[in-house]
Amino acid sequence: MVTIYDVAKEVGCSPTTVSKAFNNYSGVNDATYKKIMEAADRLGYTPNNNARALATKKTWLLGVLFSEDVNTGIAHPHFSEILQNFQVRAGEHGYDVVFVNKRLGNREASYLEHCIYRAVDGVLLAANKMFTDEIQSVLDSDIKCVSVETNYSNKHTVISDNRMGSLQALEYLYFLGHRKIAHMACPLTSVAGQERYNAYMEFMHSKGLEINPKYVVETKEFKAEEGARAATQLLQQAWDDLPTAVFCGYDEIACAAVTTFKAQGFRVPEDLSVVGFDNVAISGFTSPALTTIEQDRALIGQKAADTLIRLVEGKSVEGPIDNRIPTKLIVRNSCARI
Amino acid sequence: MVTIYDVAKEVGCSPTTVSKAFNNYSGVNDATYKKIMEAADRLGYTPNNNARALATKKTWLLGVLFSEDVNTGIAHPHFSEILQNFQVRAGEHGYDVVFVNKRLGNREASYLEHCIYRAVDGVLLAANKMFTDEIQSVLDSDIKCVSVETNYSNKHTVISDNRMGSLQALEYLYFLGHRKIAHMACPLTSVAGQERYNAYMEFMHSKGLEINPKYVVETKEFKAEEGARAATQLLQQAWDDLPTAVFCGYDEIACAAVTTFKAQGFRVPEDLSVVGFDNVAISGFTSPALTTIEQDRALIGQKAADTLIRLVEGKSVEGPIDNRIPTKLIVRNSCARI
DNA sequence: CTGAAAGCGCTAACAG
DNA sequence: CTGTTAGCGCTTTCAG
Repeated sequence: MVTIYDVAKEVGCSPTTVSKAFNNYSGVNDATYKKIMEAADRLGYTPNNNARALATKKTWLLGVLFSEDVNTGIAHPHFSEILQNFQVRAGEHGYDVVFVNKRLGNREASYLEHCIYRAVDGVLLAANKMFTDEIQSVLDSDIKCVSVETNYSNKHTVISDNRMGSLQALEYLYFLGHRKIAHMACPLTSVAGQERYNAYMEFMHSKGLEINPKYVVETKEFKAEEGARAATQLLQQAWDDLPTAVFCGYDEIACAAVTTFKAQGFRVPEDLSVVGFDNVAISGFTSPALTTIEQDRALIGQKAADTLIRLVEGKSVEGPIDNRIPTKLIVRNSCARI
Repeated sequence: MVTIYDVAKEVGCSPTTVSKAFNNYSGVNDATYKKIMEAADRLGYTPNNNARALATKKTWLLGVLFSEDVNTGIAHPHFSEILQNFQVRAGEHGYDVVFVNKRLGNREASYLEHCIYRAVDGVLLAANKMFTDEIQSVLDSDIKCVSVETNYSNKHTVISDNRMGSLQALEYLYFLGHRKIAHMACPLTSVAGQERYNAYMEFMHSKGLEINPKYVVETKEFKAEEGARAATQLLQQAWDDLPTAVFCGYDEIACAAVTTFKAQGFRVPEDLSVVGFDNVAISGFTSPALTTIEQDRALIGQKAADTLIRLVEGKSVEGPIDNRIPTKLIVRNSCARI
């Protein structure tokens, strides 16, 4: 391993000067700066962040905390895309991204302990509400954090405007003439689930439409299988007075619902209109292509990174603490005029 | 920040003893061990890995290297699931996972420099063949690595058995009576693309079937849009003698192809059978549900972690260097007997 | 503009 | 079984 001392010796200066040069401090002669850089190059010197971190107490590391027990983690297309964008943006600011879990070497620990162990500068939270207890310790600590899934009091949050999105979907169905609108909800243990469900209720009320309890089914997990189950349940319980449209909490269950409906002999969208939420990559290529609500995952990931980094660096963060990212209706072929 | 010294003072022993206790070294009196642990608890002590890493030259950090310029990165359902499993398994061994990129603070750098900067113990490679040049420096270094996408000479690799999978798909189509089989290939810049394409050629030859060049189209990127384009192209160039089945390089383009075919008035599977590759979550819930080849992403991720960690810890790795994970045919509804 | 010295928190000999 | 000492690679006063 080549160190700052090797470079110093090569150049004939002190390690301090090399350090200063590498940190772009003012007060290093141009000529020596050049010599140092050349020598570093020749020797193949790369700074060691661990040593630097020890001295400065800054690791340039950001943790990401996913609750992995539910299907909402990295493998979920929504979060993987947010993570991707977060990670790239963080990199542009010089920060690296490490996964935070509940272990410390070979023993169980808390998320907070893990953060301390890695000395992360900040944490991105992408955990379901159900896991708030486990995360509480990091929320209570003075580690800076930003959340992209659940909103915690007094913590910065970057989440889609679920109310706006739901209303966009619902207004569109209404515009097409639908009045009997069902809702296949996300797990209501999630903020997304709750907010979309609430928006559905609000919408129905505001339009003076009857809320048929048989028109509302909740999925218990974030997986397509649950969509198939919920769709079947919906059909069963509302059999004598079927809805003409269903607003689904997210795309996977919308796709599964479409398939279930078709298997039951319904045509989509002629007999039943379906709208999803998320605009996941595949949703444009199902048959029929899914009408859905787009979430701006790139913006969410980037804004979360920007916000967290400002927090970490002690800069002021403009805008509200509960940051809502606008959604957009994507009209494709899964909804028809009644 | 509470350190080993604070704990030592509290207990009335030396820092060394605290260190030994925390590292589970033999030769610490049970009573003192207990006192140390209690004191640590009381004070809220958590070891600082940076300091430890500096002293031991071991970071317990594994890098993951994705080539992000193509659509094959974290956001791809295949890789995000591998990553998820890799990360969890690594955690069980006490390793954390950090993303490796081409930056160093605010300047461009090489992947190798980044690895040195973070002093990762090993690296998971998930980069497309096209990026081999950029990765070469880490391949040439003595950093341990395991690849899950491209195979590099003399490097451990954990990849699906693409030949087996392709043959499973093709044999199934053959069994259903199909003889005019087309291939919508992955980008041939990828190992997966090449191997599946080669298997297609091999299969056609082995069955004595004509290889109609019009039956082969290549997608240029890993995205569903390309599937729609390729499907259209296939239809156009083979219009006067259409295939009865198409073997697609991966699920997204298979879904897109199905949608394209249906839009052109073909019934799937009655007029055209389609088989995918990957068994991505959504593929069971499209209409028709997609017949496809399952890749065991959990196993790939876990085995990659296990292998990399054995390498890092200087243990022997049993089995071949080019590890091929068996695939499995998942029969659903997108293929019909001719 | 440059450098000497101390220290970040921890571990590794080596004595005791 | 326990402690002393030195040092990992870097940064930071503070003098020069």
